[in-house]
This record gives sequence, C-alpha cells and structure tokens, in this order.
Amino acid sequence: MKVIVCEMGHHCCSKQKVKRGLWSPEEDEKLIKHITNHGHGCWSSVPKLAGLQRCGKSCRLRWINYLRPDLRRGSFTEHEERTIIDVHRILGNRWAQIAKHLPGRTDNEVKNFWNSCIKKKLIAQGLDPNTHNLLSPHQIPILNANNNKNMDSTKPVFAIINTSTQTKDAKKVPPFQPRSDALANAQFSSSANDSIMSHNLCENSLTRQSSNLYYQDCNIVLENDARHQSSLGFSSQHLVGSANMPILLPLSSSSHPPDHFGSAVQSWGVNGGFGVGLEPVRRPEVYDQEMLQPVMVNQGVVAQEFVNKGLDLRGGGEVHNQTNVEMGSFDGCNIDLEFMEAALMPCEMYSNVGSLNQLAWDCN
DNA sequence: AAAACATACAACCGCACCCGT
DNA sequence: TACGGGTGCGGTTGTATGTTT
Repeated sequence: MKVIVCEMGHHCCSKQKVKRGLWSPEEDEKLIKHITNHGHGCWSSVPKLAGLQRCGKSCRLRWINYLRPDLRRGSFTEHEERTIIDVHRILGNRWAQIAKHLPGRTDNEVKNFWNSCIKKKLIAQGLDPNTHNLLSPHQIPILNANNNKNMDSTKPVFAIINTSTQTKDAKKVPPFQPRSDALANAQFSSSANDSIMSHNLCENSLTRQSSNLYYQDCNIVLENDARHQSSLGFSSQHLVGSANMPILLPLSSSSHPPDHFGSAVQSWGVNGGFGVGLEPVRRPEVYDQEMLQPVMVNQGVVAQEFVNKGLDLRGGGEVHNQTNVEMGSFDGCNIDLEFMEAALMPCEMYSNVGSLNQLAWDCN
C-alpha cells in the first residue's frame, strides 16, 4: 500500500503533514476509539485528539463512509437497487438524498453502486441513466455496438424517447431535469382534482405519468416525424405523450419489422397501451382519472390542440378507434420488462419510498 | 505465468452553504 | 455586511482485485 504524505490539502490540515490514501487498521482503531469515547465534535480537532496524522475532513469521511457502526455492509439488494433507480429518476445525482432512503447506506456507496452497476444496467436496457428515458436514436448505434455480444437479433430492442424529442430539433430540447421545486409543492391524493393539480405541478417529475407507457415502432415514429409537427399535429403519440412523457419504442426487430406495427402505429393511444406488458402495473384509478382529464394532465401544446379542435379526449375520436394491437407481439423479447416497469413505475408501488410527498419533504 | 485490461470501491478534491463573529 | 471556519455534497481519481488474453 502506498501512503502519500503531503503538506497540501485543506486549510484544516495545512499546518501539519497529513497522511493520505488508504487507512490502516491502526488508524481505524484510533478513530473508532476516539469517537466512541468522545464523539467527533469538531472534525478539525479530531485528528489531534485521536492521535492521527490525518486531516479532519479525511477522518470525517472515513467515519461516515466506513467506520460508522450503523453502516450496512455488503452488496445491494434488488429492493435497494430499485429504490435507488426510482429516487434517482426524481432527484437526479443527489446521492445524499438518495442515500437517506437506504438505511445504513452512504451517499458514496450509492454513488459508486450507481456508477459501477446500475448505470450499465440501464444502458443495457436502452435507458439513458441520466434521464431514465429511452436512449435517443442517435445513441443506439453506440449502444448496439457495445452490446452486440448480448443481443439477440431476433428480438426487439427498446429505447425510451421523450415525446418532446420527437422533433427535428431534438437536440435543442432540454433533457429531463428533476424538479425538486415542483415536487416540494406536489400533492398526491386519490381525487381527480388533486391528480390534475399534481400533474400540473410535477410536469417533469415522472410520477404517475411514468406509468403511461406506450410502445410504438421507432421506425414509423421517425418516418412520421414531420407529421407529428404538422399543423394538424395530432396522432396517438400526441395524445399519449405530453411534452415530457416517455414512450417506449421497439427500436428494431427482425421478427417485428416496421410493417408489423404499421397498422398499429396509431393504435397505441390512450386505450391502446401495450396491454399485456403494462396494464398490470397501472392503477385503475389513475388510469381513469387521466382518461377523464388528459388535457389537464398533459399540459403540452398538443393537448391544447385537442381542446382547440373540440375533440373529445375521453372517447378518443380517431385515436380511440384504433386499438387493434397485437398484444402477443413481444413475447419472448429479450428486454427485462419487469425491470423497465420498475424503473418507470411510481415509486410508491414498489419501493420503500412511501410517497413523493416523502421525497418532496426530503428535498427541503 | 504474466501482462493487459476491467471493475469495484475507498478516498480525495473543490465548491457551496451555513453559521458565528 | 463581510469574513472565515466547519461541514456536506457531488465529481473525480487512485488503488486493490478480478478477469481476460
């Protein structure tokens, strides 16, 4: 083990030589003994009192991340992993906040686990770890190149795209950013009115919206890009996707060529969700509420277009009429649907995060 | 067997915020 | 109000260990 001794560092340790690098068992023992007997008090004074040639900051870090008795060591459980993913989707890289939802885990541990494990899993699933949306099409070649070993070309590949990126100026669309300010104000209840309010407040927070997933053929989406921006401007996508709602797309599949979905491309509308795969994860009351008030829920321009055109968003007009989806089309695909559902489900459905109120509270 | 490479994780660094003076 | 010390946080680096070639 190489121990570096230097005179550089923080103001708290600039007056004396301090060790850097890995801690020895003897140093650990000294620190534990001191804090057990006296508490840490002012961290800058700990090294001197404990007889350590370390800076206070280093002592604090060692204690918090490694020596604390209430730390939970060992690998992360699946439940913890899901919690991390879910909270990260809402809070972003706020590791300390995320760690608060995992008793015995430190921010550093969560961060390392994210960077070394979860990140790769999400990418392997076609998810952008930063946004939790499906990777944009221009990222897919990279993804495929990196994952060819694990790819089964006979199965569809999915990616999430944000509906707001389905434009020619996709790159200009700002990426998903956690909205802690909105979360802080968000209220969630079972009433329809509250639901509407919540969605308005949490426009981007991937809460209930995240359960509104619709699968479409990526090729067709891209080919129809212009149509999506037309003045007529509405398709099933516009209805199902608010400006920020993620949509699941099968990117490519030899067993499911574009034609296979061609007849269904407009069928993935409000009622045409990928029934087999997604219906189980939806809460009926939420579904109904959103069906009643999609315009309010989806605050995008497109929804307003529906209002302007006097369309009945409950019944669905042309959108609602096209629900002939072959539900068995994705049998045997290699995507981990459960994982994706978990990653996109409202947190209270599977994690120990009681509610977004809790998260909002923690944000403050 | 050894070198090269990959991975996990501990630790460091710089910055921002809080609070007391 | 300005300043400085203490602390917390997120990004980054360094190192031990495992795996592959």
